[in-house]
Amino acid sequence: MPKRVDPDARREQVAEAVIDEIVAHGIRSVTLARIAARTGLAIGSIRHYFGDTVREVMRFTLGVLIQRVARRDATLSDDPVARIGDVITFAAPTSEQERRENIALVEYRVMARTDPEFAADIAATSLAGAEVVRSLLREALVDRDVEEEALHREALLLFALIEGFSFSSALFSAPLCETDVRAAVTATVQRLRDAYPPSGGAVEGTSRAPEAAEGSRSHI
Amino acid sequence: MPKRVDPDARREQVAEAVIDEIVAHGIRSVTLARIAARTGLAIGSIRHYFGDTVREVMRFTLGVLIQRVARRDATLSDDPVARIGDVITFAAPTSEQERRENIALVEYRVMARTDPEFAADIAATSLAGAEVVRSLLREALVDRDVEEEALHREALLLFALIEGFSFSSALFSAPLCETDVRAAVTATVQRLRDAYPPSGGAVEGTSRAPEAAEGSRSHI
DNA sequence: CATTTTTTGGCATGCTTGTGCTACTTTATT
DNA sequence: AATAAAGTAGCACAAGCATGCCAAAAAATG
Repeated sequence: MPKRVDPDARREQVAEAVIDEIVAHGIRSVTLARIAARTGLAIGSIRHYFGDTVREVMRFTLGVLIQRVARRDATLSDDPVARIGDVITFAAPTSEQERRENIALVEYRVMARTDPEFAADIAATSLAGAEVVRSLLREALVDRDVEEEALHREALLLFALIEGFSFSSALFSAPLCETDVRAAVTATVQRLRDAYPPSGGAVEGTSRAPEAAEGSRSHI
Repeated sequence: MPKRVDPDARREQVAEAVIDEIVAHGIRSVTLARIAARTGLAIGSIRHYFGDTVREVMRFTLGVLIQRVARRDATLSDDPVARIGDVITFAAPTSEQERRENIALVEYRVMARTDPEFAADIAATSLAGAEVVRSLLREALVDRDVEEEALHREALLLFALIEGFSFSSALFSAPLCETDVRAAVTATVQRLRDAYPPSGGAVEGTSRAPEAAEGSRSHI
């Protein structure tokens, strides 16, 4: 029966099963037995690849999820405003795959609130997300005159909005027409831009004029 | 030891313990033993008031939470715009009590995603919340010319924003300076208002004035 | 073929829970 | 005081899980 197999592929397969199980029955129901049933593998096999404890499996799966989210950061548009629109794919997932991952991540985040072992990773990821939003917003407002503190507050708002969509799309069974969500986010950003005066060519801090598509694409 | 006691008070006391336990260790760790330890009661006693099963306790506690949220609906300001600002107390809780309830409710909502027994109640509550937001927004935009469909989309946005704050305040340990949140929400609403032309009708000059048409105060 | 390594399967134990059932203690009522 | 009711406590059993440990089966390697 047993064949030679790539360990990493096996682990990915298991992680996928864990995500499925979370989506189907919630993170609290992830157990070796259920993972085994879902993958068709035996409990012993799973333990073989991860080291006896279930927590290892959970930890690995969380790593996979975080990695995938981070990878999406690289698939954003070029235009700053459009980039912000793209971020909603974290929230209103376009593919079934992304939907599953969003749900799983939400469950992980809720669990991490009371589970010190995952708290650190989750906190770091959330922080990174907030940074990305702020950095994106900064780019989108580069041709506007806005103080640092105001930008901070606006980023907070935008971040909350995205979190809200993510949360909603994870919890509502129905949900979330993507065009509606995109429309809402872009409208918000547009209004946000309009709320600040254009930085005329000669304002002290930002000497440079609006340049749309340029440079730094890594936000973290 | 045993004294004569009001059953409802006892049940409230138990519900309070359940909320505490959820806040402290997550909803998946709520167990008869832990409730008993937290209340100082014996397991048997708790079972006496709720009928043998733990789910009864959970169900009752959810009822308490929903009821309390609904009650807050009645404590809003008079001015429509200010009312919307008030709604953020669902999200950036001012009192420790409200903070606990928000956390517990978030956990219940996540659990309900995969637990049919609670799904119905939670769905109804969420729907009611969305209705409240829409109704509040309609009042806030009563002097503006906005079509029904646009209002629907704006309500979606506002709702997501509130959800995002609620979620964030539940999950971040730190969290959420209330004035910042309030500023963000009111700014959003203000910009939202400015995005629509005044309705040619009667009302004028009050685009920023806090006085209110005191209308219906019951939103559900 | 013999041996080593990888992969798989499983047993046994200890722990936590839920829950049916029973018995004991205190209070109220007549 | 007698009796019923309400409240408290706990036992016992079954089920589910994590996990330490070990052994069989299947490749790979020499």
